[in-house]
Order: sequence, then C-alpha cells, then structure tokens
Amino acid sequence: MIRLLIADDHPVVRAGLRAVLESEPDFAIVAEAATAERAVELAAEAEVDVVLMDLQFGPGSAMNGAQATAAITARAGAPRVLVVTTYDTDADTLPALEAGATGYLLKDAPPEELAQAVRAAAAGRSALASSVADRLLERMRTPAAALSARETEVLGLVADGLTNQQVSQRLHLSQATVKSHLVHIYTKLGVDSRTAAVREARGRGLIR
Amino acid sequence: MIRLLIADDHPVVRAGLRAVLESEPDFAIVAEAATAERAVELAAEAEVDVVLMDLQFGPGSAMNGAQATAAITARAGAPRVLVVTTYDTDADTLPALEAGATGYLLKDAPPEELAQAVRAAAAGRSALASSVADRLLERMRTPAAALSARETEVLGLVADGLTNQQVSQRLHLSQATVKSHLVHIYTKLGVDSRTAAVREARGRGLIR
DNA sequence: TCCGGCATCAATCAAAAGGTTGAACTCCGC
DNA sequence: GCGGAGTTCAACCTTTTGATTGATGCCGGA
Repeated sequence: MIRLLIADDHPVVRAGLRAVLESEPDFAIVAEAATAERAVELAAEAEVDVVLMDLQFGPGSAMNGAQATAAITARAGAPRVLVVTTYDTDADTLPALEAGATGYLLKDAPPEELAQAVRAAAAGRSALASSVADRLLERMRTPAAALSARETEVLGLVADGLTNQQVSQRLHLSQATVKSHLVHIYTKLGVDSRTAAVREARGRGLIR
Repeated sequence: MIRLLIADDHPVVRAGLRAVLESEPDFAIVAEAATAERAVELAAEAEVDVVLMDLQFGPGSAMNGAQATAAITARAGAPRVLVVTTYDTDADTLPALEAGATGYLLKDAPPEELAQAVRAAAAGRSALASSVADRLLERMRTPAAALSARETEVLGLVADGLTNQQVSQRLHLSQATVKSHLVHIYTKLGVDSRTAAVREARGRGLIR
C-alpha cells in the first residue's frame, strides 16, 4: 500500500487528484495540504511514501513547491516527492529537481500515467514527463552557458522592457556596466541583441 | 436538479470538479468534454443547464474557451456558461464575458463558492469572482481608452522587444506608420515611451 | 452628407539608447 | 601568487526613438 500526501493550494485540484488516485487499490491518501508549509509539516509527521507536490502556491504563501520539496527531502527517511504542476518551463523544473524531486509530471497527464508515476516514485525510480525528460537531455548536450547572478538580474530587468538607463538606476550602476553585462550575456547566449537574448534566455528557462 | 457539463482539458481538474460538485444533492453531472469543440457539441446535444468552461485548452486545440462560450450561448435555449479558470487577467476575462459567460470563477475558489456560483448561474444570475468584479468596476470608472485592433497588434510586437523597423516589416508597414500608431498609443495610455506603454498596457490587460 | 476616427505614409531632427572596445579592480581556486 | 571569471566603469560611434508637421483614403455615425 502506497501512502500519499497531496499538496496543492487549489481545492479542485486536490479533489481531482484524490478522485483519480483513490480508485487505485494500492494507493491510500493519508493527508492533504493546502500550503507548502503545511505539506512540510505533514510529510514529517505522517507516515507518507510519496508526496504529490504542486509548485505554485498562490500569492498568500511565502514558500513555494521547490522550497518545500527541499525541506521535505532534506531529512532522513523522507518520502519521495513527485512534482505535479501545470506548466513545464525550465525555470520551474530544474529547481524542483535540484531540490530532490523524484519525478515531474504535468497536470494534463492522463490518470494512468499519474498512477504509474506514483508507483515509480514509491519504488525510488524517477518519473519525468516526456517533455521534461526531453529538455533535460537537451540541457545535457549543450554545455550549460549559465549566466552569473548579476547577469541574470540585468537580463531579467531588460526582459521587463527596461532600458539600459532604467536598469542602471534600478541596480545603482552606470550605464556602462549594464552594457558590459549585456555584452557578456550576448556572447554566452550566442546572440547579438537584447531582444534575442531575452528570447533565448526565456527558451532556456534562465529567466521567468 | 441542475444538469452540468464540465469542459476542461485536464483530466485531474475534471475529476476534481466532478468530485466537488457531485456531493451537492441538487447537481447532476451529465457530461464531460476534454476539448472546446466537444463541449460545444455536447452543449447542443445533451440537456444541460450550466456549462463549466475552462478558458485554456492546451496547444492541441484550435478553439479556446471564450470561442466555445460564444458558440454555445449563440443558440436559443442555450445553457448558461460559467467560466472556471486558473488566472484572472483582464485579457482573459473580458472576451469570455463578452462571449456571453454568465459568471467567472477562479479554480482556487473554495467548493462552497463554486456550488453557489453554479446555482446562481442556473438561475440566470451572474457570479463573478470578487477579484474579477473589482476589476470590472474599475474598468467602468476609467473611461476605457481602448486601443484599436491595429494599435494593439503593434504594441504587442513592441512588447516582444521588436524595434519599429522590425514591427514595420512584420506587419508590412512603413516605419512611419508604426511610429504614428505608437504616438496614438502613447496619448491614449498617457505615457511617453514604448516601455512605459508596454507596462501600462500589461497592467490593464490590453496585451498578454 | 459631412465630420471624426482609423490606418496609412513622408520627411526632418535632436535626443536617447544600443553596441563595441578597452581597461581597471576584486575574489577565488589552483 | 597567478590566472580567470565577475563586476565595475569610460569613451566612441551607430542605430533607434520620439516629436513634429503634414497629407491621403476609408468607413461609419450624426
């Protein structure tokens, strides 16, 4: 019998996951959490094998699903965490997987796939949605080319449509510095304009 | 007895709505649709009082929830359509309401609120999530200042970071025309730069 | 029917922003 | 302690933008 904890801020989604998974004879839903914090508590208190974890927890929550995943998997004998989310951008997936998630599924997955993923997670095997797996492999092939923290910060503001001057003011820098960061970003991403950089970074999930 | 049709591309959400609403003694779920097209068909065929309609139908679908809503409410004796969606941006809500939706709810609504909204919709009364209602009233107070279709198109490309020249090429216009549109956009929005226009328009839900 | 809004384009010009090059300084790891 | 990566800045030049002025054709409501 696989004991499950469902963590999602949407009552409808919780009910849906419960309905879909309860019909499996070898599953038992032992708890539900509407917040990330509560999920961490319950994962520690209750006897749970697999946590179904949403990533987005609404504006009212200080902790997100990735942080909760890290908190849960940090302790010994922790349950497996299976991330179940709506969107599959790199920006979401990688932190979650780095936080120790055993699998990553999309909410539009058919019920059978969900059940299979839960069984895989319970057995310690990883279960990734194919789109996520594809992107992970893609990521392996390309040598990373990660941006530095400052560069990411600059590019994030550029992506918001700010000009170099506005970015420099926001970050208390000179325009020269901002431009310099941008040049480095361009070379790292293999592009030669701010809009191309934003597009490329979005595609790679480097910025939200 | 209120007869319901659930239209959502996510199996989990369909199951969740079913689970939440089935427990109400005066509700009967008579059909489910995984695509917008199927929802339109079923709304015409089956005896339905209220359609619970998602707005987003995934990349595999040509029709979105707002279009389906319009198609359903167009015919005589049509059921009421209650939009149930995840996000509440102006860009989403207004088309849906214009398409004839009786109500607009967010998926993070508590089950009781959902049930109340369904009863209101069945009775012909409108049911809006408070955040949506707030923005509608706000909209009433501000004298609209709507952008023309062409202006919206131009601003959308500008928001993607395109230069005037790129926009002109994409739209088969001269740069002069693009600039002309932008000037009009600026005066309508009360701003004086492209980035400010993008920010303002985003805030008002004029562009995605 | 006439007027106003919309869409289209032209030309000019100063100011702003963007991109390039080069160069310090700091911090960290080898 | 040397080298490289990251952060910061300056000077220079090119491109873009925004402001302005003005004009044409189309369409729909008063």
